[in-house]
Amino acid sequence: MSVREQILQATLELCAKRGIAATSLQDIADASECSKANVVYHFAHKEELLNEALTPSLKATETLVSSAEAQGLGSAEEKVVFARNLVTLLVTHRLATHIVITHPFLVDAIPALHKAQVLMARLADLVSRYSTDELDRLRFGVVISGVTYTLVSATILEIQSLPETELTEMLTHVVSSMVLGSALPAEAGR
Amino acid sequence: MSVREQILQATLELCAKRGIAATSLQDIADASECSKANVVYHFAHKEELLNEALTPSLKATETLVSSAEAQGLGSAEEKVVFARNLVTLLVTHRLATHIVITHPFLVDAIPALHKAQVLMARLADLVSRYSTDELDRLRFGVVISGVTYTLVSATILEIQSLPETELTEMLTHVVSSMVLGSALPAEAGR
DNA sequence: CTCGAAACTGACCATTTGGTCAGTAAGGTC
DNA sequence: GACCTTACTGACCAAATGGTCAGTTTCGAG
Repeated sequence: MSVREQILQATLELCAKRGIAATSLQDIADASECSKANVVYHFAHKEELLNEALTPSLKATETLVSSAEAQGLGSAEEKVVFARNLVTLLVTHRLATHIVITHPFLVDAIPALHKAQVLMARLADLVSRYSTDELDRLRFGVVISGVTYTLVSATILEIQSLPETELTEMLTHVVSSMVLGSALPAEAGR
Repeated sequence: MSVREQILQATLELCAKRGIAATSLQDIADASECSKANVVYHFAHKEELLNEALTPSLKATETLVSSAEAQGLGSAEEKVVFARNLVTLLVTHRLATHIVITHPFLVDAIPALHKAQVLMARLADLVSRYSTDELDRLRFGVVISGVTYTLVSATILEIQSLPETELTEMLTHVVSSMVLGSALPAEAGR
């Protein structure tokens, strides 16, 4: 892993664990086994560092949302596939997810966080398009943020007792049954 | 309102809006229209200030959880009442709630945040007691954190288009139907 | 080997911030 | 009026932090 990649990885890990404000460039430098000046050499500003670190996750999310917007969530099949993809995305990019949901107040300072917020809005819009019921939309918001938060708390705070694949499977089931109105076969949630 | 109370209120508002780390004692002093030294006079440390500011919300939560633990959630009636009380609590103390859920990394530094985390665990334990199904427990975690997050985002980010009482009513309905397995009468969600 | 660009570093700096301190204003009691 | 406690303030300080800079090392191309 290049130094650059080490810095980005350390940024994700440290900021997820301690919060952005509490993570200094020196901390990141130590974790990356290089000098603080070198961190600044690769990423001129802390804000830029955060942007770069979050970009891969944002791109992946953008892809998922765009694809779902284009294809639609008409059939039960599509809904289930979407739910699984979404949960898988959140699991895969849990560090970035954690950073995003715990830093709503930095959206103005860090463009990547603003982008993430816009993506969430598009996601909400997408799913709520399939229901005119205000209550359904609210339900969507609750479940998506809930899954995100649960997942992130479980993995970061290491409360998790389940293997990752199983957690993904169960959360997929929860999303499917609660939001999209189409339950998976029973054994899929086990 | 006494200066002391003004300081506590300003602390809640500013820390919810900008985050704890980004809220300086000077900011709080300005909002309270007194000197920074006076803030420190009333609350020796920033940590202590936050503890005091969060205490009322924690006490209210403690009361709700204890009472539910003692009384149980056996009947459908009890479940619905509990759901409504919980949502009302979150709405009433939304500033404190927002601070708590956006600062998981400060649990070690600020005792009040640690207490809040313990209370959440008791809450999860309480509800999951009424189900042996792992999926149900997960569902609870998702819905509670989801309601909390949704509520907080809506009020803080001012996305809310609904009056507060209506939002409370709808969220109560969501919690009841999703977690506790007992839906309210249909018109209660309107 | 030479040279130039990129990677990297230690020393340094300006700013911010939590917190201290010595002293002042206000009000209640004797 | 003398005295004490509580509320309050401006000036000050040490530590931490983001970022600059001048200079050194590394290394591949010619």
